[in-house]
Amino acid sequence: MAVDHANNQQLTTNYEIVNTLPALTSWIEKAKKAGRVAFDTETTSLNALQAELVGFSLCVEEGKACYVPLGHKKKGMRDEGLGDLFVTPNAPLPTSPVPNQLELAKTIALLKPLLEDESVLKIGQNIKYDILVLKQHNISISPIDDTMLLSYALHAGEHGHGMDELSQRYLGIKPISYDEVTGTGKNRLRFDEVEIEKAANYAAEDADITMRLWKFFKPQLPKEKLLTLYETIERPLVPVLTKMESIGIKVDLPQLAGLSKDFAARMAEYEREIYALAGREFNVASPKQLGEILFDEMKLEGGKKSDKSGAYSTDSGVLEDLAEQGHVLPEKILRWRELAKLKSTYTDSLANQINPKTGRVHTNFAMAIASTGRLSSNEPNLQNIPIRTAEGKKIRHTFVAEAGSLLLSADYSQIELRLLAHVADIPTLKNAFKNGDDIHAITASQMFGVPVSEVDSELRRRAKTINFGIIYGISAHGLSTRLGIPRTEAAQYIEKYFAQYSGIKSYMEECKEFARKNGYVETLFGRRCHLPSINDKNPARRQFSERAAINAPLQGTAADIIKRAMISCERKAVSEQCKMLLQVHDELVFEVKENAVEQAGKIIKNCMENAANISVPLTVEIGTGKNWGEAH
DNA sequence: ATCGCTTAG
DNA sequence: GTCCACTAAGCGATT
Repeated sequence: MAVDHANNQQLTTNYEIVNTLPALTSWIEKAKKAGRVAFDTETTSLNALQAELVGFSLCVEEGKACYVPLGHKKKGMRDEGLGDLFVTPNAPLPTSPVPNQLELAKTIALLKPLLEDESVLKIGQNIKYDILVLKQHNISISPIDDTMLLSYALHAGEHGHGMDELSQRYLGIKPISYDEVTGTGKNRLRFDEVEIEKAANYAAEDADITMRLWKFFKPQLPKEKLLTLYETIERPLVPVLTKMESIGIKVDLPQLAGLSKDFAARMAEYEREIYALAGREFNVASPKQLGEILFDEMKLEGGKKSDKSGAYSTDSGVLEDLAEQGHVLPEKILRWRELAKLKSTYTDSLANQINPKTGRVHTNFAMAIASTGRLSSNEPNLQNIPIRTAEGKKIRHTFVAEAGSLLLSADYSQIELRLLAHVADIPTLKNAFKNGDDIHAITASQMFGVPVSEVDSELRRRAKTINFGIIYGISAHGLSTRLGIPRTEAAQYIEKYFAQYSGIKSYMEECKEFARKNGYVETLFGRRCHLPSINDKNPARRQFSERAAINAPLQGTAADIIKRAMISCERKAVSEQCKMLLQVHDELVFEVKENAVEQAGKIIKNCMENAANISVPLTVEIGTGKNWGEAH
């Protein structure tokens, strides 16, 4: 039973195990009558697409909840997946070794009409997970509310949005922990091996807490003017993402395996060369050992120990400087590291994450992690697939379309700089975007006082770095390291930029002032990003928040815009012929039947370019190909 | 569990 | 004297 620490007493709760169909029917009737129900699934995996349903809980009013066990097994009765192949043909199968559980098919038949009833609100905590689990049983849950997303709308940047944290913070209830139920370490039980009584207390409490959190958060949204953000962006995005995640993207396994083998062989060759140059064998993957070799044993210059750990830094910047001085070892290390990264994080790992049922990889898009409103992607992360180097591009080429289809990539051009031009109201920048000019060349021309026709690649590169710096809440020191120039010179550039584009300085000051006064900044669509350290007495922490205060409205508005575009693409572009697969912050990836590509491209471009109505045009570039590398 | 490093936008 | 550009995820080494 949960302990209410705020009141230092046990909660008044009434949790019931439901194991008859009439009892379940009675709970469903209560939910229908109330018009809302908090709902939670219990499964065998945190990964929704690998999860098997074990049971579910319902809560109609605070303190009263039930758990419906479906798939609990005795320990040692795990279905190992290959088990069926080795079972004697006529032997009884261990379908439901623990008694007093409802039959899955009959239960689903009762539950489905409730979860699909448009007049009953289904409330979940991270309900995208439950939607994916029940999609396997042909249930599509609607309408929905999600307490994690309510918290995210209200408190992004302030704290996390997991149920335990929210419960303790806002309800003063410390819920039964998952570890407490399953145990930890090598003896950890799978949820279907947990005793029903124990599982029921845990699961029913989760549904109860979800209902309590909903009652606490939901009325706050209109008061805080966040209901529109939630109702028009966050909530409608949930079914869009569940669809993308369950479709997944095809990866060419033989090609990936070939790359792994190639990288392994080349790494081994580098290792031989590296040991010869170092004069001994060591662990190339250990920055600590590498630093000692380079700076203690070989006595190379420029070794700087960080004051925190006392170790030498050996990052790519340091190694590149050494390589430029003509040292061969740092160059070899850089090449080895590139391959090691690609092999461990991409070729080996992705191959293991191909779902055997679909032959595709299915990411999870996390909706409540990034403080700015962006999505993040995990297990696997498909938002950081390499593109910048030749070796890395080979990995992007293993993401392919099904035979008869093409991948279509649609990405916003310079969206954050366009948003800066709009929100800071900079006429020169706005005109450049309206005319379709080369924005970095225009900046270079204005900054360095030369005609656009005379801007060479070096000046353009500097202007590009400065433009990016501005979006990130520039500091003189940061710019000086990026451009490899003295700090004083970097400071002059920034001054020049502010003089040239007078609106920028005041925009930045307004962002910081708004943050200091309110504790958060806002996007064009009203999303808030909280900055708890904006008034910190520690200058480092405070300045960090000040830079975030400048960046978050731009990054966050871009996130709002692409989320709006995804929702409109789902309505206008997506079909059996055109499937939305991925979002990578300013890019959407679709898989489109070859004969539908041209039409789909037009609709997608239109949806994306019209996702916001601002004083500069938003432009979208479309590319297609048999693989993601070609489509880019 | 945290650090150091690298991948992406 | 201090920050050492914003937002993420993940790997292997180290503690």
